[in-house]
Amino acid sequence: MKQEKMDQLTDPAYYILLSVLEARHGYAVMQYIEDMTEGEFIVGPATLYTLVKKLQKAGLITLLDSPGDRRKTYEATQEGREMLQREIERRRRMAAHGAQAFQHLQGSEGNEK
Amino acid sequence: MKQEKMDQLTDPAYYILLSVLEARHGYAVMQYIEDMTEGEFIVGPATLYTLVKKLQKAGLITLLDSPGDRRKTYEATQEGREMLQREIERRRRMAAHGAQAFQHLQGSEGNEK
DNA sequence: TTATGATATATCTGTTAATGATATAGTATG
DNA sequence: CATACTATATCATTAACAGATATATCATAA
Repeated sequence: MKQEKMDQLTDPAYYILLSVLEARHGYAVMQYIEDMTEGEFIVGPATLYTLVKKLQKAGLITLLDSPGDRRKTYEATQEGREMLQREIERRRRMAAHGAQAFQHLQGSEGNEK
Repeated sequence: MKQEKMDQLTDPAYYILLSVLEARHGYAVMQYIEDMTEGEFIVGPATLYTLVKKLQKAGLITLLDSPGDRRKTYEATQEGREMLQREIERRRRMAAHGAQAFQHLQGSEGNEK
């Protein structure tokens, strides 16, 4: 029944998990992402609550108990933080692959003869 | 009828477009991606030929004519190269957002009082 | 010469992922 | 007491991905 294990993070999942490195509730996560990305990346409620549930099932975030508060506050687990470190590196590698391909291009263009 | 305009690139599309900065045919693209990413990222034929068609419709790649060759060779257009530059930057920003969030964490942990 | 494996392109289809729209209710303030 | 914002949640549609399969060519070694 449990849909355990996310082996890597999609962009929305990445930003949500990043947001709860410090404890935050769902609505605040949406605002935080919009702020941190200067409006470039927006996560709406459908995406947010769907993914929060999934991240929780995967053990990457945990629900903190906050009695007498209708808000649900989440925080990244140790496993979540490790996943994030890997995902940051993966995105760096992707960017590096791109830069590399362009470099290789400049190092060989118009070099006939 | 035309499904014009890709405003940003998914990871498979990004790697395919990168691969045809220098003219390459489809099968070679698959190999190139596996090589460049040291096996981390693999694009199979279903994904490849689907996306090649889409990238072409979006004007990001163009089919070169190579008479008497069953292979179809593609190359990124100017528009494609510009898209790639933006996509490299976007991935850098995503990685930077991640690093930033971790930094902010270290700059405030255990600082009650 | 033919069988084997690699090259090369292509589509069909099931599954997963993302998201707009909508719903509901609590809270603050003028 | 109405308006706007806060807050959580699901439904339903669309888009993306990718395994499986199909077909044909080419190189080469037995």
